[in-house]
Amino acid sequence: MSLPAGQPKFRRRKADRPDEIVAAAFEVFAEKGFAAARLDDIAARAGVSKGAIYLYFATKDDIFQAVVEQGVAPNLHNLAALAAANPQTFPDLIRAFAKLIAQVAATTPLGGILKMVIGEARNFPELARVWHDRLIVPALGALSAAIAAAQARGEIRPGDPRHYAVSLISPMLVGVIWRETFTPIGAEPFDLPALMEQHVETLLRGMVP
Amino acid sequence: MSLPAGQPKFRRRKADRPDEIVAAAFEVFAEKGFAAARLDDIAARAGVSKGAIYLYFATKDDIFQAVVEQGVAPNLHNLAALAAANPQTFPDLIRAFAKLIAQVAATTPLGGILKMVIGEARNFPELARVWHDRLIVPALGALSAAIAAAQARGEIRPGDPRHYAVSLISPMLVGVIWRETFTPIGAEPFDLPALMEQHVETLLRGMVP
DNA sequence: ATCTACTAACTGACTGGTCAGTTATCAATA
DNA sequence: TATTGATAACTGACCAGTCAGTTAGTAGAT
Repeated sequence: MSLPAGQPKFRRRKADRPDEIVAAAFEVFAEKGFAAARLDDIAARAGVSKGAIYLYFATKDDIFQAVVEQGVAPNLHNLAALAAANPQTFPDLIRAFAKLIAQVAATTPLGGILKMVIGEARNFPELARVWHDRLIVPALGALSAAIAAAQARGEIRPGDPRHYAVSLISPMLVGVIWRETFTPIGAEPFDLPALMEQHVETLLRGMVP
Repeated sequence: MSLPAGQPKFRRRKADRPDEIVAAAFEVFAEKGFAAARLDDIAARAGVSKGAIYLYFATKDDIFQAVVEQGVAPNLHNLAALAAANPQTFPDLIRAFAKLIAQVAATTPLGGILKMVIGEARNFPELARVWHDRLIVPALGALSAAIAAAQARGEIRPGDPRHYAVSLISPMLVGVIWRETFTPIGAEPFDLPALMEQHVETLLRGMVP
């Protein structure tokens, strides 16, 4: 019995497999965390057998690494795009920055990856370092530098630029984490763009002399 | 050989064991995450055998639950203390609130527990709900109500009170998460009290009419 | 065009190790 | 000496990683 008669039981698609596996792995890791994620689940979601995964990745750790690193890349691109934008007034620069972050948070799975990095930083310090060195420090550094420059021009009151930068972006991060953590259990969600707009406008009012 | 001769090889201390086990479990969970934490490690750190744990807790899940719930209780106490404080001007209330949070973050292992809740919310929705219902919603609600009242008195500009509340506390949360996630891998730490003070003063400037 | 020989992508049953939870037994206290 | 807190050896389930075998696709011969 059970001769499929027609559909082959698998297709050879060497080129597409890695991305599909990483995509499936992201979902499962984001849902269960690293340790509780089963390779059989990842395989099933990727429409492939567990053995096939090992044709493309050596260990479970390697898959996790690929997931996190692919989560960094597009954000780096966005950051570069912002840096290339023509410099308007400082408040407009900040508004553009906030809008970009809100867009990234809405479009990409940044929240899920952030959650994973937070949760597994002790077990995978190299991954936390990748995120820290390649994404967070550049972003925070660029923002701090812009603030410091505005202070030098007298547009912004004195104060630690790095602290100002954290003040600016924190609600976005908290909002994203909230979405990943508490919204699934029925908590009232936040309107992230609205939250961010009110926050930026209020903080800017407090930052100008 | 190896007759202990003198010290007994264990002592019966029924009353103290549960707290010691919970304390040890907190450390291991905070370090490794729930799934990667081994009961043998928890037992060893509590100075007890694995079997002894099962005299006081039925399952690993129960231990985790005890850890998270014990992390909520002292904060509830702090919150109540603040609510009982005599109401000064709104900015002073906010400053007191910020100072309390900073103190809690410095004194208690709130950061480690927060990390655990974020990481395991999907696997333990009941725990996320405990935190949400018993700690976050009351705290956020009280702060929002204070802001709304100040708005009604004309001391604060219009705007969503809940969003203002998130704006106020977010840098603290981000700072705590930063301390748990990136400081251990060598990232530059934040001076949390200084960050929070600058943030609150700046935001307050932007919130008053 | 059709067949055939070959490659390699893919499968799925299996293994070895790990670890949550159990139990037979011991030893400290009342 | 009866009770019970505590131990340590044990069990069974689970799962990352392996590998012998299967099948899709392909190139070369007819």
